[in-house]
Amino acid sequence: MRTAKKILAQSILFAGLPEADIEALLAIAVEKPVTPGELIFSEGDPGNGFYVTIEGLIKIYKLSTEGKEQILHMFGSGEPFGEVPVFSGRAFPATAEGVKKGRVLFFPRRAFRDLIARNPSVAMNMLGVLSQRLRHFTVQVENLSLKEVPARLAGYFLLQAEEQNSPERITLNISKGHLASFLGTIPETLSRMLRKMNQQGLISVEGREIRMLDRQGLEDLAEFGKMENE
Amino acid sequence: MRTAKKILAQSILFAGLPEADIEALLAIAVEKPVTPGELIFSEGDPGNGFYVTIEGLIKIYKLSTEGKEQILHMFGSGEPFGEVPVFSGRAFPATAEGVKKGRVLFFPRRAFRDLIARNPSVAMNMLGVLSQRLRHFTVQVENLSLKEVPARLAGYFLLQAEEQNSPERITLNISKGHLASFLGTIPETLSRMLRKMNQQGLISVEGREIRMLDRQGLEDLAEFGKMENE
DNA sequence: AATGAATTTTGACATAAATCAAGGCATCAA
DNA sequence: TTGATGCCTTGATTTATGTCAAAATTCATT
Repeated sequence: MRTAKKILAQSILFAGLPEADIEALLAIAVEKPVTPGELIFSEGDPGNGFYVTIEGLIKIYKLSTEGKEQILHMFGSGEPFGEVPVFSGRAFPATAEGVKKGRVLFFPRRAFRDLIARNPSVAMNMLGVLSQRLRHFTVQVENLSLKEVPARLAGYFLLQAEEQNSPERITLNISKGHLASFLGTIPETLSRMLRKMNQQGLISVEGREIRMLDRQGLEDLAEFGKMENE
Repeated sequence: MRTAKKILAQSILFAGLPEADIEALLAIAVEKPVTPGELIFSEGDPGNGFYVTIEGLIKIYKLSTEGKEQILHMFGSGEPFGEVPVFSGRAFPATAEGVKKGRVLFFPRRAFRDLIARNPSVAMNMLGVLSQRLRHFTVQVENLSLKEVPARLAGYFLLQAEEQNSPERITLNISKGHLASFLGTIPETLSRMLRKMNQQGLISVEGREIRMLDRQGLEDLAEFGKMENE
């Protein structure tokens, strides 16, 4: 079943809630289709509610004044986003935009805060979600500040391999341009690094298919960040 | 009054709690002195509780394999830290170390989760704290990825000016080395940038005293990140 | 005041990655 | 088949910032 109800019931945020509560949630939520390139909210918007992705893919990002994009998160089915203003009382700190066609549920701030006040387990789940997100950011800051692009890329591949449960072959679920933006670099640099890792026998690349030829080498690269020359 | 009780009662996390609850909190908390350079916890430690700074200054940081340090936060009086493992169920994602002599309160995980389950307003406060922290990280990622060192530095000065409520003169409350680490750079680079901003009449520097001579120039620098040459 | 340790500054140099500019290669509609 | 559009790659060059080494300054302690 691909219904919103089923997805909510299995989401990190609402897992374990009695069905009646899920129904109540659905009653206060508004479903909204999302198309690629469509803005869901923009940095600085007031933010009177948050979202849960039902299907499709959403990117959360920041733009520099010169137009460079840094992706903070990519969210797929079942994942909540845009919760920060609900609890901080301040505007959205980043922008959300559709990447793959799908739909999202919008939960108005007020109704959701009421639910939390009544339902400690939802509060606890939300604390878990935010904590998880803080962990993600510590890694992202570490990557940007302490690692070079090849190390970040190797780390990304290893993480994907785990998530996709496939130790020697992964499929990128985003474009290389988006991957560059997520890793804090630009497509040109990413392209060069892929070629270099290819030449050194660490990976082979065919479109979005990445074959991981030397796991140990990738792990070393992810940790120490140094590649052989040429 | 500089007591732990007074500080807790005014902290973001426990503000508004009835005195009885504060007493209960103090009953489950353990006070611990902290000296400069002392490790409070290390990345990877299990984390069976979190802390609130009573006095002194704590840095939260990551180290690269080559030994470069990236500071994620600096926490002073009344600020909680190390909460992530309490809610994510995973280890500390970073390391905490004393910077200035002081003391902290340790709250065991279990007791605190019980408190939250019974006390929705504490849960809400904690959600606010974590959201605030997520906002901080979005800025840090933006800085590291989309801005250059001079822009980050100018932004830091402007922020400090606001926090210190002093539009044209600020006092650094951390060493320049720590400031470099917080901004994601190294002391040498920071020193050069300070000199450059000095030469251009944006600021004047005397030890830890920074005089802000050209606010508009600093704001432009923080936003666009370009300095005149020489 | 004097010694030693830590912090900060300076200079010369190396380098990762961005920028600029162009070209290749798909995919899709007409 | 043709053109158009978006995405990716490649090459030449620039640039911001890191590295290494040393000097200068500040700070703490005897």
